[in-house]
Parts: sequence; C-alpha cells; structure tokens
Amino acid sequence: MKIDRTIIGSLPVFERMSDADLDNFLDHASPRRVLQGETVFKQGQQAESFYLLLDGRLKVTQVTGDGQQVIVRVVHPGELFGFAIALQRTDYPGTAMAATDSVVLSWPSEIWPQFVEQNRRLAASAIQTMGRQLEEAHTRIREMSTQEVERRVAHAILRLSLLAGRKEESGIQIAFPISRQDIAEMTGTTLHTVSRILSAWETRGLVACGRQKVLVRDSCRLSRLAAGQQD
Amino acid sequence: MKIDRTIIGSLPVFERMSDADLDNFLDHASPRRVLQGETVFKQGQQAESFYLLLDGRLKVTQVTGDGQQVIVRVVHPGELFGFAIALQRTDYPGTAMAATDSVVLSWPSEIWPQFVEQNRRLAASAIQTMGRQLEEAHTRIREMSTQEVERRVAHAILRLSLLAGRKEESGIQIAFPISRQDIAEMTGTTLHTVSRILSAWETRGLVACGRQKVLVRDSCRLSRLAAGQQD
DNA sequence: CGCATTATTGAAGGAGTTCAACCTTGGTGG
DNA sequence: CCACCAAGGTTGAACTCCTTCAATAATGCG
Repeated sequence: MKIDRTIIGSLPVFERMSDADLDNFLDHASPRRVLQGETVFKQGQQAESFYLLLDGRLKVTQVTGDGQQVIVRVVHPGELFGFAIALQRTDYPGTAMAATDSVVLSWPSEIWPQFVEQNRRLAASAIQTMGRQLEEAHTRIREMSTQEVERRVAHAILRLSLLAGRKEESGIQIAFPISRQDIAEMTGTTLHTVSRILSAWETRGLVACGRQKVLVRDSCRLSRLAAGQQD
Repeated sequence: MKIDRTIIGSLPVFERMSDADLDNFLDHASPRRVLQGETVFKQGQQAESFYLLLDGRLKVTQVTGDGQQVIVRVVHPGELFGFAIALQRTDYPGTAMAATDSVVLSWPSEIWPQFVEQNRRLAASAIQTMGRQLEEAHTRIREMSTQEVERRVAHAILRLSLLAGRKEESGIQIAFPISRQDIAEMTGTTLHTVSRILSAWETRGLVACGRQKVLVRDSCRLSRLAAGQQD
C-alpha cells in the first residue's frame, strides 16, 4: 500500500524521521475507514495492531466491572493510539469508537519494537506523547478531586473547543457529535447534571447547543468560570 | 562517585543494559539522602535533574490554583521520577517529598537524551514505566468517576499494602508513615471521611490503625469490599 | 511537661445523584 | 412524503452521600 509521505511526514510523531525510514515504515501500514459508531478495537481484544488517526475523531472508553462506562481519552488527528503493545499488554485496555467518520492507519504490533529502535528520536517522541497523556490524566484527577462539577465540565468543553473546535461566525463549534452522556463520561458526572449545566450556560449566553452539538459563544467567560472566578 | 552496579543493575529499569553502559551511566549519578519531610524538588522548579528512588518512599503532590493539594503518585524503590525533561518540560509539574527517610540517585537532565538513545532497549523500558503510570491514572479516573469513596479508599489501601506492605504476624503493615490526610489526597476526599471509614473498618476487624499507621488485617474481605461486593 | 500535629466524632448543610415523567429531533420505512 | 419511533435531551422532586463546621481527644516530639 502506497501512502503519501508528505502529509504524514509533517505530523509531530514522525517529526524527525528520515524520508527513507518513513517510506519503509509506511510500507507496512494499512489504511482503514471507520464509520461513525464503529469501533477500531474493543476492550479485552488481542492487541494485534497499533494505530494512527489520520482524520476524524475517536472516543476511547473503558467499562468498569459493574458496567459503568468512562471516556478515558479523545483521540484527535495525528495522534497514536492503541499501542497497548508498548505497555507490554497483549490486550487493549479500552474500546476505540469513531465519534465521527474517521480514517486510521494501522501497523502490526510486531513491528513496534522496530518502530522504536529503528529511529531513536522516535522513542523520545513516543515518550513525549505518553507524557502529555499522563499530564492530562493527572490534571483530570486533580480536577475531579478538588473541583465541583460545573468547573470540570467547563474545562472539558474548553479543551474540546481547543483541540476540535471549528471557528464559526457565532463562536467555536465542537467539530464532532458529542452527547450529554459523552460529556458526563468525560467529567465523571451524570447526563442529567450536564444537561442542567448546559441549559444554565445557554441562558447566560456562554454556549449554544443542540442535539449532539455544542458551540462555545463566549470562551473568555467560560475560561473564567473554569478557573473558579464567578463572573 | 562509584556506586555498586550489582544492586542497581537488577532493577527493571536497567534490566537489559550492558554492564559497560550501566557503569558509564552510574558514573554520572549522584546519590543523596532525603530525610522524612524533606523535598527532592518542588513544583515549578527548574528540572535540572531526573531521579531514581533507591530506598524509602516519596509522595509526589500537585497544588491547584486555589491551594488544594493532591497526591498524584507514590514513588516506590526502583522507580524513576522527576523526568520532566522527557515530557519536554523545563520545570517539575509536582513536588516530591520523602514520606520516610529515603535515598535517591540523580542525573543531570542533559544526559536524558543520551540515556534514552545510548541503549535502545532502555527507551522501551521507560515507555513501559510511563505506560504503567498512565494505566494507573486511568484506573484512578475510572474509580473517581464511578465508585463511592469507601471503595476508592479500599483500593488505595490495598494497592499500598501490595507495593509497600511489610508482612507482620497480625496482617500487612504499610511500611511508611501515612496520615488520613494523605489517604484523602490520594482518593479525592476529606480526612474526615477517611477517618470515619477507617474507624468503621477497624470495628469490623478489617484493619487496625494508629497515628500515621495502617495495618491490613483481612485483605481478603477488604478486596471484596473494593470490588463492590458487600460482605 | 507542654504544645503542635494528627485523629475522632457529632451535627448541619448542600451539591449532585437518582427516579420519573415528558419533550425534541431526525432518520427510516411504509 | 410524512408518520412513527428510538435515541437524545430536559426538568422537577426526593434523597443521600459526602463535605463543612466545630469541638474535643490522642499522640509523640523537643
């Protein structure tokens, strides 16, 4: 499979990879379309591949023993995911589902060691990616420990508007379908509470929202709210 | 500074490093004693070194904008910490404080890239370390999202008894001083709630505790409690 | 011994969940 | 083409788990 190097080579993950290495690497890749609602892999499945998201948006969820679901990560274009192999796991710890129609590249897990060893700089890049994720997780833990729900939701929405925002005339639209339930699973609350909060915000002109849609109208005031300053 | 290779070489981090590489690497290390209550580094400080804990136990805390503290990690002997440099940060995101008298090794941040590139296998090892931390963080997020306080505390105590437990005649003693406040900061609750929970457990014979001490007397029933089965 | 730190416990209050009922939206198939 | 219906969303009311406030007790260090 021949994949165009120019687009992919510009991604941070491959930043410092030589053209030759990159070509070689891409020769082993298989592209795949994933329609909205379909999964790339499921929790507990054998981790036969690792992936890169080229286009679209994925939600990575985990289900607890008693059936509760949590969104542990949203995958944005250009990010690696499903690299369970790197953690010496044989199965995927979560489920990756397309929040919107997406395109992914996949490589067989076996070549991960090669992937890391062939280009030493790349290892550093992978570590950085994980480091960022780790920091994000810690931020979330901190927020969940100390902040009330409204601020957590504000943070989550702002974050999404940054990483997945489409600028429109009346504000920043989150560029993939996201339900109240999704937001609840990202912030550790219930869809009811999220609904109430968004309704209140809408009244105050902070956001506008519809079915699976959120538009940030006043990110400035929302930021202040997230920071804990009442406005 | 000459440090004995035999002890350190057996640590998972250096698992597959050659003796020569290891010696070279240890030549750049500085050991340091850290007394209980002292800090190795503080949140916001320039990240001039990265570290390995040889002996003792550290708490890594973060303080939020509004002064609330959270324990993001407990560092156990043999683990790397303070490798902010790997995440391309110039400062430490948290504070590392000795929960008990400890010994650490430190290396100048500058040699991290060398550390990673010189021994390719080591990079994989570092990634695994971070991967484990990431999984742990996700577990915590999942727990905080879905479980009530008592189960979270049970999990935290069990985890500590596994990673820092000293077997005694009457149960498993957590081998470093840990206050109600600490447990609260690890589980996202208040010291009051922790105190009430531990008191209740003590009555039921699950644990025995004193000032900064916790002893697990019935890890089996505690596990069941953590799993959500009422006993 | 005295004092600071840590821990216990009661009472009151509140933020958020749970339960329940109802409303909207948009896709689909008759 | 539009009627139907499942999925998503809203909103009220009751309840509860946990926090907050407060006061008191135990522990151990200097």
